[in-house]
Amino acid sequence: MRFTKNTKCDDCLLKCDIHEVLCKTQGERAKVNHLHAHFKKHDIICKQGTEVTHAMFLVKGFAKMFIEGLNNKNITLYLLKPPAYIGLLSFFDSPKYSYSVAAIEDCQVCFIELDLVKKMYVDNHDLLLCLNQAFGKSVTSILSKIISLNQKQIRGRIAENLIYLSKMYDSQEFHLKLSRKEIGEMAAISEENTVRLLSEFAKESIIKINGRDVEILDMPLLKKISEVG
Amino acid sequence: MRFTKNTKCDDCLLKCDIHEVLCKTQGERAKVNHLHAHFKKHDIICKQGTEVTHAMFLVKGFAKMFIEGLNNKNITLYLLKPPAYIGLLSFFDSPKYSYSVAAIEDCQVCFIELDLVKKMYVDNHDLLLCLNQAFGKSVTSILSKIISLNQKQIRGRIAENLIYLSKMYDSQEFHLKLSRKEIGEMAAISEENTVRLLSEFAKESIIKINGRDVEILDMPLLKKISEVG
DNA sequence: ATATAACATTGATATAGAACAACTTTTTAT
DNA sequence: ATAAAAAGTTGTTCTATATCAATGTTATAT
Repeated sequence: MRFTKNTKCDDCLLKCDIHEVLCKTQGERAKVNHLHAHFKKHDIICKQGTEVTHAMFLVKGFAKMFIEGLNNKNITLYLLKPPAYIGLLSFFDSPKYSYSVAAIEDCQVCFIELDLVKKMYVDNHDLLLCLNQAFGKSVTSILSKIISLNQKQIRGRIAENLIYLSKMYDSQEFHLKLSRKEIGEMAAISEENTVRLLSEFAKESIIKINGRDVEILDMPLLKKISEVG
Repeated sequence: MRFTKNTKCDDCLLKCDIHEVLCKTQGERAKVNHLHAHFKKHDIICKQGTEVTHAMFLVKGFAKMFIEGLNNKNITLYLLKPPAYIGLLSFFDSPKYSYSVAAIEDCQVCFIELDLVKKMYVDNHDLLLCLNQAFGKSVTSILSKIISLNQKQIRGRIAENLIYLSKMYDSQEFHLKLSRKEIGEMAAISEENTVRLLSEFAKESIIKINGRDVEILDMPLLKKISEVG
């Protein structure tokens, strides 16, 4: 990770909720410089167990949000793409992150002092409500993930995650930014079975797969598989 | 479920954060009557998929928070005992509950108009922060549950839940308010294996079990089992 | 250009835990 | 008091999936 520059919001690629509030409520004072950091592929953006010191906002690149389990086995809960709050779930509760976020390609992240954010939402609940809403959505998605992980079998789980990826990339054709092992971690499946299932789906002409390039050929069937289990 | 009475906060068994805020910010106006409802054992307090219309506060009794999965299989995420917000996780996000809460013994619940709460936290973020903090704690506990369900085996999961129950009841000896099946749902284990494991633990003198009365005899060992898997 | 490491693939094996079945005990209702 | 339903128990079978092992392929670094 390398801190690249202090950036004025005006110059930033992406305007976040926080920027908007800063403008409204603080006028000229809004022109604070925020720290921007650049993360390379595979870099850890925030680490389970470490202190929460900043609010972070994903400005560019894809990242994965995962929990580190036993025996170095991780479970990825969801992917993040801009605009997204990073570390939102640990924002209000604890001084420590209860999960980790890692870059799956080069990422740019805006760091905002936690104290500043806290001051801000004292003056402005629209912001707080915004954060809360994003928070709530995360939770809803996690709950449905729990069911999926526990009650669907691996075929259904892989199908589900392929659909998820397709939605993320907003296309039937996409390049996996993730290794087979990482795909497996999204569905809590071993690397080997992940490979097997992807080939299986390809053989059945449900998807076309070439290295990390995927094309979904039969979305309705994929949906059916994901629903049945 | 039966609505028993409109209750003045002054008369209520338990003063919640909301009451406190009402007093501080609204003085006499605080003496709103809140609807109190009485739920019997096994009654659903809030139901996954239905609309969120009130903030609810558990005043008396134990309840379980669970998600309804496929084939009528539920997973219980945690138990609730007073004082506790019910339905907190769906509070900010969605109009619909993304999980259910059911009484595991007779419960008394205070219903507060959602609009009133919303008005309140516009005037008072201490309240909002309070809610957020409780929210955050839930999430942290859920994340660790995901790991447990996926990466520990049933022996470890049952051990973990026995420890959890002991903490809930704040004693090494307690009466399960839950059936074997329901205990199983806390750990995502079949009813049969739940029975088997409990007997096994009893045979090994880790616990003493008589019907639904449990005594933990060897807590250190139980902890070890829960950590190993 | 070559070595080394990371990633991907395929087959064989082992096992944790669900599902089934049959039966007993306890609780609830009439 | 009796029937019916719910809850608890135990043994057996079956299968989904991890794990192991061996090998191929693609990147990365020197």
